[in-house]
Amino acid sequence: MSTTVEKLLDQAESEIRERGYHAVSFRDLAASLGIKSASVHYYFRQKEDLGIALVKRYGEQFFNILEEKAEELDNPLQAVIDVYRNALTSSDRICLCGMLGAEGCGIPKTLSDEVAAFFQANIDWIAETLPKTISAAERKRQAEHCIATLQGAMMLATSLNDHKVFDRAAKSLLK
Amino acid sequence: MSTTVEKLLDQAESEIRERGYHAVSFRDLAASLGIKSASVHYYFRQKEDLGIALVKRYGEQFFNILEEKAEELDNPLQAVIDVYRNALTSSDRICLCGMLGAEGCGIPKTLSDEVAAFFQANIDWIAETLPKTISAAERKRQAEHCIATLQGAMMLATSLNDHKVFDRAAKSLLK
DNA sequence: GTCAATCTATCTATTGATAGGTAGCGATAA
DNA sequence: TTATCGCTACCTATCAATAGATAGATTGAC
Repeated sequence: MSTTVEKLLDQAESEIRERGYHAVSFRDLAASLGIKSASVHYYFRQKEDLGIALVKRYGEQFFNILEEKAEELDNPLQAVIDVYRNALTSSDRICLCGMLGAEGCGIPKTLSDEVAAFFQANIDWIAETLPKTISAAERKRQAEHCIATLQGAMMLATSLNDHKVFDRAAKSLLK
Repeated sequence: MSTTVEKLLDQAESEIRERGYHAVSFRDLAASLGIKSASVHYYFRQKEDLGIALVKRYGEQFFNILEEKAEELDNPLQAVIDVYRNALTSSDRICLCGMLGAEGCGIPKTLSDEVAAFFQANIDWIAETLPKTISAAERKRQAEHCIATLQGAMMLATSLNDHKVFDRAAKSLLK
């Protein structure tokens, strides 16, 4: 049985990934758990605090799963694609950071900084796994291309309501 | 001198591309033009109507500029990249449809349908310009990859606050 | 008795939306 | 010529709903 905080984070992540930061309210979240909005404020003083906790947890889970997958597959790039693909298909939602990244300066600065850190870590992780025969600048470029494509593909696939769009767009990355 | 409706559309596009649909209010827009929110409702009965007018205008302008650029450059793919690049760098904002596409089912259905139509037209345009020696399915796939990458690259570049991220990510598309 | 976890109740601000009024202009009929 | 009609482009005033947030009471386990 998960705790109230965990349920709160799960629900918030789900709703924000579905509709965006501003379309989700403490009352929504509370109602989904059968509690009152004041109780949400007990765990997260401000909405901003909830957002930051959310992105931090998301990043940790993401990299844990990624490391696991990379070891299992022995193909880092395929691992990244698989993790993104699973994030999309298991929930029919885009990446939490993809949503918050799009909302840009519509969300608190501390939150968008956290989102940017996620992307940077993601890029660095990929760049690090590419063959060292490639220059550092080129590895960085390829990593940026990879993340851009995967994030864009999630958005495109949900907008067009077809997961196959993601699969097809991601396929190019393996060439 | 532009009319009030045009100023309204310009302001709304700018603000929505910056912060998202839900973070923009009729009062914001009205205040920016020095009028009252009731006057915005005079031109657009509901917020949804404004959104739809916005996406339609955006799409028309986008394809007009794209056709022009394609003729000028004689390289359709480069033209697409240039138009996206200009959309990003001239305003430091992501694509209107990129933002609304991310917000997914947080926006009215009629609006997200319009956004999806923009993406589909975009994909079809690119697929049409690729060499006919490539199969239709493969052309479609490459077109989807292209849009996904460009949309993702805009988001990534604004999140990381560095336009060069867009340029580097987009560079792979020309190979 | 203490403390975590919840509640009730309430505040202020903002939202999308509506009803109804008004100023100014061009067309038109007396 | 002038009165007035109708229209556009705004306005004031207001609504109900919802937002984030806070103060302070209650409950129950240890």
